Amino acid sequence: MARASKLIEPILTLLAGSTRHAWSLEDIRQDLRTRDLTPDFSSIFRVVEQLVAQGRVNRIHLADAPPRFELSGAHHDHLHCTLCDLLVPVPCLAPHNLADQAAQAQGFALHAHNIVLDGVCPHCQLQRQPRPELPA
Amino acid sequence: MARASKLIEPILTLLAGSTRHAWSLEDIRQDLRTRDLTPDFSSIFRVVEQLVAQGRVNRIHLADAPPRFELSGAHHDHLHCTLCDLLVPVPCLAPHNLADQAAQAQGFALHAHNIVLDGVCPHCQLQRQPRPELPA
DNA sequence: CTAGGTGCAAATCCTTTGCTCGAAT
DNA sequence: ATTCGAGCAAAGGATTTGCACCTAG
Repeated sequence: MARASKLIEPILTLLAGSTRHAWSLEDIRQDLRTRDLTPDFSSIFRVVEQLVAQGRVNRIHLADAPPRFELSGAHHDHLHCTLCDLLVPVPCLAPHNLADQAAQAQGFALHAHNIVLDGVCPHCQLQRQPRPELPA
Repeated sequence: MARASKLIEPILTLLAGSTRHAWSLEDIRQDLRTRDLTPDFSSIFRVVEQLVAQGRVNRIHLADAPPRFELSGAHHDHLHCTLCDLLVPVPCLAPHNLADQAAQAQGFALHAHNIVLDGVCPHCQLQRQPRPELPA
């Protein structure tokens, strides 16, 4: 049995935490630091890639921001604040019948969809400035 | 009156053409070449940025591929083939009531949404290999 | 004459990879 | 001894910016 990366468990724990909904690689790196883990960025990169490949973690693509990662689980979509990059999970937005119908009409085989709607979060609307960094 | 870029008209004409549904900057550059226009990449970049800022052109963010650009117009969503990067317009997938409801619940002010569903196009399903480049 | 469009080149950002060393089996 | 994981460093790719020039108004 091959050794597993020491980073797997801390990263999964991190993603399971509730402070942030989804984490960029940089977010992960900074949080691990608070636990005296200072792995190289490439190590985090490789571990997360592996988790994504195993389907244990989802990659969320954002407009104009590095991708975020979340634990795989019940499907949901996201709202993304384009000012502060806050990401909020919301119930599925595209009814499967609509999506399936569109895909079928074009002959597409769909992957799991992952919809991100861009907008401005309440905080940024009020402050006219980005929400301060969330504490890790 | 300031001079307008000479590239605006050819680019808009290009985007209005039907060969491709949406174009990357590189696609645009290559097509312009066939008309003996060899502008610098940065010039195309700046003109397209400008058109996007003016709302005349939409930027479509894709997973793992450079953004595509299309003329602004009637709203629609997209299917994206992750093998050959084909992009197909389909009718709106997220009913406004669902999206608005989710946004409202979170206090988000939504931009125009732009949903991309990733999948595999019919051609790539059959061939098990990416569709050859479309002619410009 | 002046504003601003253009090209060239370089900086930047983020992602990804090669390679070596060290630790666990 | 062998097999990876980890760290370091550097490549790569795409995007973005600074700057000087040139041309249309």
